Amino acid sequence: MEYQEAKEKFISTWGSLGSLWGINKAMAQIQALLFISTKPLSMEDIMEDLKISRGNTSMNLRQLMDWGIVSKTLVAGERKEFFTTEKDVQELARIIAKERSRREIKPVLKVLKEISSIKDDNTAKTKELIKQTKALHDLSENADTMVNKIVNQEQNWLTKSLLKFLK
Amino acid sequence: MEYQEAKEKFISTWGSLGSLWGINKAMAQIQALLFISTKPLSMEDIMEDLKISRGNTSMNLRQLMDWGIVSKTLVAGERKEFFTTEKDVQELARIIAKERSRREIKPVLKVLKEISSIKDDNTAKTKELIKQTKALHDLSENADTMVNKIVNQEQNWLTKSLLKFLK
DNA sequence: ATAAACTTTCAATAATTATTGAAAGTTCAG
DNA sequence: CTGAACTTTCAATAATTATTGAAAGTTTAT
Repeated sequence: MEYQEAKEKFISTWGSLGSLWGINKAMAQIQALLFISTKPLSMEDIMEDLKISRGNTSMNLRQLMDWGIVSKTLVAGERKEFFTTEKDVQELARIIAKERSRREIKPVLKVLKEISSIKDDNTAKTKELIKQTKALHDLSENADTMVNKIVNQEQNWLTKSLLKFLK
Repeated sequence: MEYQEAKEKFISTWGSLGSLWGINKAMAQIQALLFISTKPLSMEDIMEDLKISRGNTSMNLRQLMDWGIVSKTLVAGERKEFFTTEKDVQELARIIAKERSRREIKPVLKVLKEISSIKDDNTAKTKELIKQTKALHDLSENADTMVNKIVNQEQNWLTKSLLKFLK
């Protein structure tokens, strides 16, 4: 497999995986392209490489910046803007976990808590609703906490030994 | 908040959350409905409650069964089929983690491994591609392993103490 | 074997989501 | 201040994904 083929395969695989971490295809592909690039890329570069429109590129770059995954870089002597992505996978994981927690998990936890706090009228169905939403709330909260803590370990000695221990 | 309102809120919240764990809205809503039901439900029951068509109900129930989350139950003296979902959240988490790993993560790991194994031609860009895909592969593999191991702890003493430790 | 009761399939359609591209907006060098 | 270089916005359109409903299929009771 040659470089170009490998590169395309990576971008398309990562792109289709976007849904797994909650972003769209173009967004994931732009990130993938930046992730394996050896230098900052301009909007022009990205449009050409991925064959997507200017508007699409602009909107998705903005979203990636909102996530905190991509940033603008100044390139000496150039008028236009250049972009780079976070290159450290550990840091990338940290950002993604934190953002997904904030955007998706926390709001759901809030709703689950509300629901599991409705007045118990002692009917079987109300009892079941309370019991099950509570269980879901607690599980989700624990999962969220664990993921964030693990991903936040500065040194990943804990992660490493945990992994060894759990194997 | 009354039962009916709470129930609807739960179903719609869980439904819109479907994307988070990789299934569609109707599928997630059916699962949610079964999850808080005190008894097995028929296709008719589900269609009526969620106001979705017969075909949609049938297809999504089948998918839920493929995932191993929903099963058919026989109700004495009834001709039609009834359905129930796994009620234990721990077990639910186990099934979901395992299925997502199998369907989505494992295939991506395979591709990442292939790509990170291309011949190193000593150009900077090839070196970067190899380095970054390798880093991504290793991180993803570790995350996948950890999630599965944690979720599989029969007794969750480990999870509990881990949580306490990490807090 | 028949027919009623039920489920599945799938082509058509609807709903949702992503993408384009041109116009409007911004920035900056001269 | 002007205009070239660049970016953003957004209505129109395309692509994708979900849903319907009726016909075909299956099962079961008699």
